[in-house]
Amino acid sequence: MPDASRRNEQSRRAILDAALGLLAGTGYAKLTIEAIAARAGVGKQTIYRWWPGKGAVILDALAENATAVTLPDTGDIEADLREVVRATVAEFADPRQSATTRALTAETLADDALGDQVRDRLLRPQLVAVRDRLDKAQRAGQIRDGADLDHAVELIFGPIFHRWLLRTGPLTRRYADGLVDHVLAALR
Amino acid sequence: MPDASRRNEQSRRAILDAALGLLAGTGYAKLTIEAIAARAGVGKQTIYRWWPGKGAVILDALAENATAVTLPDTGDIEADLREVVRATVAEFADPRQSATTRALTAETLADDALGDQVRDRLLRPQLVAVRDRLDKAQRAGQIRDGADLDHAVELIFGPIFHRWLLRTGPLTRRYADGLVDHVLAALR
Amino acid sequence: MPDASRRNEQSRRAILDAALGLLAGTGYAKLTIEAIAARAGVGKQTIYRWWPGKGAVILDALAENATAVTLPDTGDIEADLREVVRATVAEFADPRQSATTRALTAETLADDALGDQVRDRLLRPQLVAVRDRLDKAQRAGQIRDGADLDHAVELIFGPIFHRWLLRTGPLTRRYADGLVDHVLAALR
Amino acid sequence: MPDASRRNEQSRRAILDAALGLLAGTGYAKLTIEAIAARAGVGKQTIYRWWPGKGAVILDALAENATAVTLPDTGDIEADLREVVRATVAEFADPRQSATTRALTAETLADDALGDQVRDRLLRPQLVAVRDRLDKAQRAGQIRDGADLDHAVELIFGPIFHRWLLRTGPLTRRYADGLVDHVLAALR
DNA sequence: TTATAAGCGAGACGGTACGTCACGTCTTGGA
DNA sequence: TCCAAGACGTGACGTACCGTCTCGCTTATAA
Repeated sequence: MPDASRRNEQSRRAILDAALGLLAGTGYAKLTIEAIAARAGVGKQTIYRWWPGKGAVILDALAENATAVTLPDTGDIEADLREVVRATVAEFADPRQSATTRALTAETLADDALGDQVRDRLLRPQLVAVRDRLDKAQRAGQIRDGADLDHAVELIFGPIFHRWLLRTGPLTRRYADGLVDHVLAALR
Repeated sequence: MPDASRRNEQSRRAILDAALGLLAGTGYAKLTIEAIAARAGVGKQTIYRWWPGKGAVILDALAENATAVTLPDTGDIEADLREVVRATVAEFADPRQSATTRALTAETLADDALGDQVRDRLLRPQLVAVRDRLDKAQRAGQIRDGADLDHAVELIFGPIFHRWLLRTGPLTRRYADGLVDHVLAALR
Repeated sequence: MPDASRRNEQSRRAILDAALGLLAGTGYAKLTIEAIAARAGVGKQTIYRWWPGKGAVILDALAENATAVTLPDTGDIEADLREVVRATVAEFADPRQSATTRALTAETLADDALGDQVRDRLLRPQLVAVRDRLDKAQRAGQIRDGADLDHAVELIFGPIFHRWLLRTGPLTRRYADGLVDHVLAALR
Repeated sequence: MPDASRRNEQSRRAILDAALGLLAGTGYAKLTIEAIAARAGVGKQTIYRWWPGKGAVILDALAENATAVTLPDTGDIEADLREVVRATVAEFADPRQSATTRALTAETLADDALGDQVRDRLLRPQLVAVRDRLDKAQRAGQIRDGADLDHAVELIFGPIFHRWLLRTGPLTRRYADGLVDHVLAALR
């Protein structure tokens, strides 16, 4: 309904920055629409005009700052995979980053539309990048022909996600390496 | 502080039932302490006296109804695993059950103590049961000696959890079977 | 500040009509500047450019439609007074007209400038007309010389206004006649 | 709906005091429910629980402090009437008191239930007191038998109210005396 | 066998945030 | 330059729940 062409870019940035600031600073608990509006020096209505809720604001804030995904490609799928899995595990292990991601994940569980957005805008690009790398490896004969690569990607990230979200075990480099071993055992 | 021996069992049941009823009926949105108290015909204080928050109430309600875990054991690890994975996938695919579990999972993301409880009381028994079955298979030589069985369990449930929670794909019997194939490829 | 010579007459009419329409239709509650602008198909600024507030708009709208005051003059002050008092009482008794007048009166209580306008443009002409008729009667010897005619006019309209605004009693023809009797008793 | 027996008297007083304080201090403009709640150190809901709106709060605050009405009774109706009319006119002429009364009156114009309350609890006692005094005078032969005393009371207060509310003239002692003269001329 | 203390239902309380409404100002693009 | 359209900062609205509290009323030990 609102006319996006007349949108105030300054306010948009201020809101996104305020959201990130509160997220990093005082944590997810302080993340109310009112607090964002106050910190951004903006009317609440200006937030409600453009976003359906706080989850959507955070998503936009994170998506705005999300860097393009680049995967290593040395030709050696094991080495490349090991690097990306180690990095992913380290990222989830970082308390700062983890807190934000947990909060956003919680939000997606209560709001399907938001969940779709998070999946498609934040998550999917990562998964696709890995899938493409695996595809190349498969064509190079490093992965057996029968392997379903979509399953393979989930075989990698699923356990990490599971362990991180449910805290069933430590997220260490050793864990990352063990995971890679199992996954490659399944794919070769 | 409160004297558990004088606790009113009728109220306890009414609260748990009300929580389950609201969860199933009107959904997680209606799940406020006030709503539970009203539906149970109970004072709010009676809830706060015995539980720290609504997450704990739901947990108790679910734990009360949780059935003991029993795994098939035909001696054929592939067949047994296929059955348990199929059942798990089907359970997550069921919208009714899924909604409740999603809501509870969301709650655990905001409350670490609750998360620990959920993991230890609801989740761990399931994982341990599978781990024990895998252990037996390993001792029977159906699984290679080097395989880390804790990793193996996560290799099974991680992808399902990932796909279910992030809705990255359908939860079908075909998916379950493909997953088992990959996992067994990693373990044999 | 604005250049009145370039004013759009169509918009002016549309605004005034919209104000009257909303007043009559959905009542005073719906009488916001935004609603008037929307109904008139006019930008809010066009209203703020030419009027200081909604009270002024209503005033203009009513003043536009106000009919010239004409008093009967049969030579018999009692008969003439009875007619005008009956008419006034009937007017105040009419729910439709009453609602609008009440709303406008409420507005004047919060805005002195508007109150002055209402008094001078809507009310005064009526009072002066009666005063003039009384003056003629006084010169004709139908009213005693000592009587202060300004007081006399208020002696007539004050009680009606009081009864109407505070709803202390019914506004009937019988009441009108009783009032005339008392007033004439004071003036003869 | 709320159970009045459990009402917190301290909060009730604090709210009423806050309302009066804001009314006297910063004026009617600052008289929002939020401001009252803040000044009283009370939750907004506690106001909404017991009053339908700010008009009702003010009414209660004023009614609480309203002193019992006592009229002079020297036996001389003219002297007594002159005193009460002078006092009434002086009261209306006082800017402080006038502002509050105007604001409350405005409120009653938009809320019939409130209007009824104001009339019955604040206004009526005053009018009845005067009416009773007139009644005594009528029985003493100081007022003619035919005079309708309800009309007579309105004949006194109507013009004052009219002049005060519409600001058609000054509210002076001279005006009060002139009014008394006219009214007595009508009643004798 | 009573008193006395706990749990209990009910719900008032001080708060916080919600999402909405209208205010009056400001900006944009078309006539 | 005026206009329609409507985004903006502001601030109050009335509502929903939070978690704490106080009130009488059972109900079940313990003097």
